[in-house]
Amino acid sequence: MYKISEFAEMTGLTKETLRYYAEVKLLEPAFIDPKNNYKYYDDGSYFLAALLTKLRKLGFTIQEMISVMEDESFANLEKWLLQKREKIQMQMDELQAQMEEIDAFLNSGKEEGL
Amino acid sequence: MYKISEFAEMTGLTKETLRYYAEVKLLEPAFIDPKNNYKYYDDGSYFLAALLTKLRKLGFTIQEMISVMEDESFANLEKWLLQKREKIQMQMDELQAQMEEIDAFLNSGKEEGL
DNA sequence: ATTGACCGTGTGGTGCACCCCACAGTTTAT
DNA sequence: ATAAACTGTGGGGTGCACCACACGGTCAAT
Repeated sequence: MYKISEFAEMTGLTKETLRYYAEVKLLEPAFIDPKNNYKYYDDGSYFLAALLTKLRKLGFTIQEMISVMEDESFANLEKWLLQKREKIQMQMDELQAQMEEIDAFLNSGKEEGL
Repeated sequence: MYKISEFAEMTGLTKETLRYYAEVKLLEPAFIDPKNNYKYYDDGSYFLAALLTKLRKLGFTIQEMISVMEDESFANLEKWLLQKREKIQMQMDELQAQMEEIDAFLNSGKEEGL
C-alpha cells in the first residue's frame, strides 16, 4: 500500500492528477482509510496507472479511458484501441481536407490575384 | 451601415460571435455610435467577415486570425496560409505517430498475449 | 510532546471559442 | 405616445485535463 505521494513518484503522475483521476473515477485508490480519507494505492493500481499513462500517450481522452476502465477485465481493450484508431483516422481526414482547402486557396490566389 | 442583427444574418455569424470578435479586436465594427455604443458594420466589414469565416473553415484559431488581420493589407496572407499548412502537417504527424503506437500496441498484444 | 512533512477538501484558475441570460437603455413603427 | 423590437453591458457557464492555492487535520520521527 502506497500513499499518494509515493505512488505519484512511482507512476510519474502528480498528486493532483491522481486526485483528479480518483474524482472522476478513472483510477480509484485501492483503499481509502475512513478515519482520515487518506488514499492508498497498491500494485494493481500501479498496473492500471501504467496502462492509463500509455493510453494518454496514444491520445485517449479521460472519457475514453473511463470507458476502457469500465470493462473490469480488459477483454475489450483491443476493441477500444481499434475504435480510437478510427477516431484518429477521422481527425486526420479532417486535417487533410483543411490542407487541401488551403492549397486550393493558395492556388486561387496565384491565378486570380486573390 | 448595418446594425449587428442585420450583419449577423448577412454573414451567418451570430450576434454573440460578432460581439466576441469585436471584443478581441478580430473584427471591429466600422463605426460605433458614441451616444449608445451601437455597433455598425459596412461592406468592408462584410469582406473581412467572409475572410474570417473562410479561415475558420481552414482551421485557423482566433489568435492566428488576429495575426492575419494585424497586417492591415493582406500582403502576407499567403505567408500565414503556408504557416498554417505547416502547423496542420505537424498535427497530422502527431496523429500518425499515435496511430503507429496503437498498431504496435495491438501487435504486441497479439504476439505476447498483452 | 513537539515539530515538520504529509493529507484531504474546497475553491479558483488556465485557454479556447464562443453561448446565454437578465437588466436597462434605445430605436422604430404605429 | 406607446409598445415592440432592438441594443449594449456585465456576468456566468460550457468541456477538457488538469494546476495551484489556503486551510486545517494528521502522521512520523525524535
